[in-house]
Amino acid sequence: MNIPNLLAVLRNVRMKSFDKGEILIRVGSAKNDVFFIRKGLVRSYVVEKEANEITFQIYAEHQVFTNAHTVLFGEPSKFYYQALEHTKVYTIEYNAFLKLTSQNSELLELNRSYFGKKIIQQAFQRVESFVFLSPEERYQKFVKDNPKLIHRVPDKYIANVLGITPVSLSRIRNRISKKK
Amino acid sequence: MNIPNLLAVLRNVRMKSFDKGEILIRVGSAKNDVFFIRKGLVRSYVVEKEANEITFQIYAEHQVFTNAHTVLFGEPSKFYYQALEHTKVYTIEYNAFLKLTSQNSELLELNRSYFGKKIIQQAFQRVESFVFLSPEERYQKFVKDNPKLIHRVPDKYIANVLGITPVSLSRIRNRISKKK
DNA sequence: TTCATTTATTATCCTTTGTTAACGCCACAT
DNA sequence: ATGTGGCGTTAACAAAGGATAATAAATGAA
Repeated sequence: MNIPNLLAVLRNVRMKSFDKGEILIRVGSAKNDVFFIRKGLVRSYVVEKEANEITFQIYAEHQVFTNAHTVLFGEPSKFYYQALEHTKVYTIEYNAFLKLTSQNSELLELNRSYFGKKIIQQAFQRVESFVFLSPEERYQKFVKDNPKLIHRVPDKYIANVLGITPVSLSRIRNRISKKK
Repeated sequence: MNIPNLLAVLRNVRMKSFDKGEILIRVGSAKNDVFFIRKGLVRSYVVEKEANEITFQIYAEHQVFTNAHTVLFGEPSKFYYQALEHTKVYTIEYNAFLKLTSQNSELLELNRSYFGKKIIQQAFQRVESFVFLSPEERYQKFVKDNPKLIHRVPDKYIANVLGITPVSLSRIRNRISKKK
């Protein structure tokens, strides 16, 4: 990437910090922001009736995430995005990002190959895990794919991500430890 | 879209027909083909040990599908893609499609907004259905979203897509009909 | 049409999960 | 240090799902 283009990108990038528990994106927000996590941990979640939260996904260092409902569907966010630890991000408005990338073939490739594909891949492989694996196998895969996360993320969030209850996750862990 | 560009696209598009049961893409294939279904029905599936098949997804008229493992991950296909009815498709090699779209801003937008987003949307919403819904609710949503498909697709395939067994799907249907 | 094969339903049994609640533990704030 | 609230585990029960097999229904081929 040449220097002028790099600068053009950087002018549009903001660095932000969030304390543990702070909300990055609220339900109803229509901001097209794209985030890259430099440090920390973020979860997306919905609030069901009466303060019952369900975590949809967890994002860690060097991962890209975005307000999916807005960027993908053009709708207000149905999720909250919350920092689980003190978290530092780079953020850029998606349309600014698109504009820049469409003016530059290298960036275009980056956009298409990195940003786009990463998000598709994650979703696609996650669907595969639901169709082909049992909850127990899904947990084993999660541990294998995210060995460091399990010590940083409360189990109840991981259970939600796997599509099961925290109680069931606890039993699965128990079962696995007995098998060895 | 202007005429020269349209012609350039059309030169790369092939029309193909497949009989019921015929395979469009085999496991191991590394073809970057993108398909648009004009008529008919296609399913993707894996073969587990000893001729046990699990259907991953079903595609109907006017839907776009592709050899996801190859186009997204650069790997050989893990799925078979099979016509469930006599099926007519338009097909184009993905790199030819990319080349064309990158030379034309309208097509580029089409590619990004239609092809890419449709696939992301499908996967994303499917993950949501696994995280937030029970198997029974997932089935209800499937019926609502695909009212015509349930009469054309064998239940055993739908069960797989929902991440449950055919026996369980039958019980769910029974339960629902009793509730009314 | 008839026969053979596939598919859907139902039954049985066993395992897993959901729900609710109790208990102990840990982190955190006071 | 001492509560306090939140979290993970465990228990008990009910509901649902998986596996297998038998039967009924539907499909397709001859």
